[in-house]
Amino acid sequence: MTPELIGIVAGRFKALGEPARLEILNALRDGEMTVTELVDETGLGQANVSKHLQLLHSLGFVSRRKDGLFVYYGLADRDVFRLCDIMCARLEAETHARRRALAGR
Amino acid sequence: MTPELIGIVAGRFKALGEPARLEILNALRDGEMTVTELVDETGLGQANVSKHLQLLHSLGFVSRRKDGLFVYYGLADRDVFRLCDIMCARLEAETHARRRALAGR
DNA sequence: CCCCTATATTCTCATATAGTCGTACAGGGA
DNA sequence: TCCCTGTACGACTATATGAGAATATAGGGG
Repeated sequence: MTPELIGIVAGRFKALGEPARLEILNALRDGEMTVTELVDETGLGQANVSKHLQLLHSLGFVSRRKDGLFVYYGLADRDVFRLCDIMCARLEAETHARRRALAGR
Repeated sequence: MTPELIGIVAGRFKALGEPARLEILNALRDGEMTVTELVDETGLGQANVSKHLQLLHSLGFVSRRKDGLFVYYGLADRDVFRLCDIMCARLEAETHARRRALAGR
């Protein structure tokens, strides 16, 4: 892995390393939503949601479809969930290890 | 996904969203290394490397083994590379899509 | 055409943190 | 014992960026 590639990949991880953005991606799990819908769903501010969506879109995490006044954002693919699944599996493994440590105390 | 879980997962992604830390993890690909070796390998400052290692260790990304004066850090598992592989696959897909777009211009 | 709504952008502020320096602590060796 | 080396820690600075307010832009309806 060259330093340049590492930087690019780090940028992708950093994008996911923000609860607000994961929240948005999670809200999109069941299908496309408009910005306003995402604002209502997540409780974040409109400008804030819009900015996060720009970033997610520029990195290819979400799709963007404009229809009249509304812009519909959706998940570009299911990779995000594959990534989250790996993280969650790690969390489970940690939790089990900790439980075992406590049990053997 | 509860907001709490989202926060925890985001913390994991954020840890990987830093080139210096990915650099360290990449250096550990071939086996354990001491802090000083990692300093030489990555060109980062000693205190800096040490701090990054603390974080990576606290999140379970690296193992820690003390032997006399030296502390050997190693990859806790291969998950990091599975995660990076997914990101790299995305990059490739992006690149191909862009190439097609340019070709059809 | 004017107005209303949905989205994007700009600006500012506050906060988080990467990096560095100096130092403290631990573990060997003379 | 006293040094020397490897590692960790605390304080500080500079920078990046998330959040919100105000504003700009775009698109549709009267």
